[in-house]
Formats: sequence, C-alpha cells, structure tokens
Amino acid sequence: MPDTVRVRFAPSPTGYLHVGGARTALFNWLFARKAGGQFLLRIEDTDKARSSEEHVQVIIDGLGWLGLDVDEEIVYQGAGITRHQALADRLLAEGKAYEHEGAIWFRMPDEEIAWVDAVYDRIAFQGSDIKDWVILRSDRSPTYNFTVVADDLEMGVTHVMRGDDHISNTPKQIAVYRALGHEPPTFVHVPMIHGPDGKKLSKRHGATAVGDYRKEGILPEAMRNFLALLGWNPGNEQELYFTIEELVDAFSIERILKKAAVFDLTKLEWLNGQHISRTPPDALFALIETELPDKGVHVAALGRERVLHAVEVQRERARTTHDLAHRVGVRFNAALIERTPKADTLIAKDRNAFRAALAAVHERLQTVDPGRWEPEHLEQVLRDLADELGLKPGGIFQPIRVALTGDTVSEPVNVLLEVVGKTESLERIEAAREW
RNA sequence: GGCGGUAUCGUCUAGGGGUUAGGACGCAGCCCUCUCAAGGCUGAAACACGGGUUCGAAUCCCGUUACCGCUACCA
Repeated sequence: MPDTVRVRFAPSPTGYLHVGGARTALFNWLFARKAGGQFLLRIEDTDKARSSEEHVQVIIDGLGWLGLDVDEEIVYQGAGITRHQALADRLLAEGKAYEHEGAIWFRMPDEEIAWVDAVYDRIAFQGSDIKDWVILRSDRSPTYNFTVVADDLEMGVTHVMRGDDHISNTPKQIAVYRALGHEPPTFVHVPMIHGPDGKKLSKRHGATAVGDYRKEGILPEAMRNFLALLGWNPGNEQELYFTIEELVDAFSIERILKKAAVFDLTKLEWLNGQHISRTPPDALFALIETELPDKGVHVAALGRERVLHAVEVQRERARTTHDLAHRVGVRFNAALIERTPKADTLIAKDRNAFRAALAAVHERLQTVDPGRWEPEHLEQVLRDLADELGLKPGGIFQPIRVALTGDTVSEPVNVLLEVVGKTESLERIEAAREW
C-alpha cells in the first residue's frame, strides 16, 4: 500500500467549534487535499459527561460550513474502549506498564525522546523528566495520551497535525508508539491563536466559535481565507484567496509559522467585505433572504429583480451580510430609517435650507416621467436644479440622501433614488420636510 | 518550581550576515468625488534586552526578560 497522507482532526465535543480548532482542521484538510490524501474526523468523546449528539453535530456543521469535507466515516473514540483496554493489558503483560492502586501506569523510558517536528524542527525531552502516567484508570477507562496513540495507529494516521499545546504530550505518545512496536507518525505542531491581550483565545474575548461568526454575517470563504493566514503565509504578498482551490494550491506545511497569532476581528471584517463585494448578488441574496421578511421587506411584492439590484448596489459597502441586509432593508422599508447623529447635525446646521432644498427637489422630481426614473437622467435633473437654485450639487444631494436613508452615507444619490423608487422616494422626501 | 516552545510596526506578516527592513489591516493626509465604500498616492509605526562571533548582526551563538504550553486516574 502506498503511503498516502492520512490526517485527522480530533476535537472533543464540547458544544462548539473553536476558531483555533477550526484553523487546525483547515490546515489538516488543506494538507490532505494538496497531497491527495485523506482527511478524517475523530470525535474524542471519552469524557461522557461533556459529550452529546448535539455537540457532535455542531462540529460537523461547522466543518461543513467551512467546506471541509471528511473522507471517511467519523470515528468515535469511545467505540474503541475494548481495544484500548486490550492494548493496555498487553503493555502490562510485557512489563512496559505496571499496576498501582488499580490503575495501569505507563513506564516512561529513561532516555532522550526526540523528534523532528515539521514545524519546529528538532524537539527533545529527557524521558527522566517525565513521570510515569496512567493509561488505564482504575475504572478501566483509558486516558487521553494513550487513546490518541491507539486510535491514530488504528486509523493509519501518517501526520499528526495539531495545536502546539500538545508538544509537551508528544514524548509520552512517542514512548507509547515505541512500546507498542510502531514508528511514530510525523508530528506537525501548529501555533495557537490568541486574543488581543496575547492570551489564549477564550470566551471572554468575545466570539470564539465559528458558529458565532457565521451568525454575525461572516462568509465561510472569508473565514477560511482569514484563518489560513493566521500562522501560515504563502511566501508572497497574496492575501486574498477567493476560492478554496487557490488555498489548496498555495498551502504548504513548510510555511507554517512557529509563533502564536492574535485574532484580529477588524481584519476579518475587512476580508469579509472584500469577499462580499466579489460575491454575485444572487448568492448574496440567498444568504440574506430569510432576514428580509423580518425587516419588512417582501420580495414577492417588490419583485426579485429590484431587491437583487439593491443588493448589488450595497454589496461593495457591506462588511457583513447583516450589514448588507440592513442596508437593503432601509431602502425598502422606511420604518427602518434611523437618523444618525451626523444626519441630525446636517439638518440642524440650517434647517430652513434643508427643508427648502427638499421642497424644491420634491417639486422637481414629481415631474420626472416614471419611465425616465433612472440614474443618468435623475443626475441631470438634480444638477440642473442645483444650478437653478444657485447651490452646489451637494447642497441638494446630501439632503436627499438624508431624507431617503436617515444617514449621510450611501450609494450615489441618483442610484439611491432609483433603488428606492419614485413613489417611495417622494414620500420619504415629503416626510423629511418635517424633520 | 521543572520541562518544552516563541520573540520584526498596535495587529497579520515578508526578509534573514552589508536592505532606504517590504506588504496587508487599522490610523492620518491627499487624489477621485454628490456622501461613503472601492481604488490610487503619501505619512506615522517594528527587528525585546545584554553579551559574544564577525570587517560588518535585525539575521548566527549564549544569556536575560516577557509571553505561551505541559507538568491530572481532563481532553
């Protein structure tokens, strides 16, 4: 049998998929795909108290969302308990382990244990520095460092790629491989992901589960792109990877860093914006479709094309899909308009001018033939009007923008008018004259 | 404490004996422009510290410091 690459992601089902775990899974998957090998999933469910079907499902959903497909059937660690016990008994019989107070303890060899890590190069420990440790508890349940070895062996894992918090466990595991008569696999320890305070990312840093980012409107391709660049880089200055294939092509274990990275939410959002603005409107529409009714946007009544157009116009400004949904919502449901402080400032600066501008605009826009209610013509009409009024274009564009959105920021006003539509635009302008 | 690991702008990172130490996010300014975004240009911003090796160290070696991990009959 050719030694094809076989890697695994082995989370314990704690109820969510941590971004650190997701990044580790991504690296494993990328490596497997690049090598034409297999990516396996093993659920470390030996801790029954913390495990449940739902928890497992959350992990599977998270991996699926990220596009990391698993090649073989999921392995549940708990299912191998008799095998683990037999292996421990074998070590006991061979004198490589001993019984004490009912538990089976592994006898650590008194020699140097070293390996060439694919990321860290050579790492060495003295066996004498490591205490003997329990492999089978007195209730006959196996412990972590033992089951990992037993299962990686059983699954034919060739490369153990995991967080560098496992470096200190590695000599124990290597000793078990040897006691069992096997060569250890290649170890690939990847650096941790830290929070902004430099400490291991945890719940007090806010969102740490990939599910949280999904809920917050992050695109899976953006999350992947971002995670891939945490602790790895392609060796050139490319940062934008719009497809998972590009990532597979670029990925290599050699370029995994040794240093922990800080999770930078701002950069994730920027990246997400980059992805959103390059995602086709209909794909974006599919993502926000379920949010729209809650925002009072009824697609059937408006016509799908109109909503799609609004999505297209807004996508280059949105950083999350929620952001996008909200912007689209405001265009079709006046009840969603909330005046921003900047808008209030603009109005308060010269309320009479604001109202006068809107009055003139309202009067002029009314005369526009509905058939000519399109950006180019609208811009001409408004510029002409500004001229007549002796105003700079901004003198009327800005009041319209505020009237239509409650904000001083939007797409170009002529486009905005088109998106909102003639009737609704006129109503909003009329209403804003009371502000 | 012991053992192991890490150390380039605030953050993600490139580089690696002789460089104006490069890019990206963010920040500031300018351009574009009806605002914003996008884009373009510019700016502020880094080799943790101390020794050594060397003609020359951010780069190699040692030490210190800081941080991280392991040190469970958790995983």
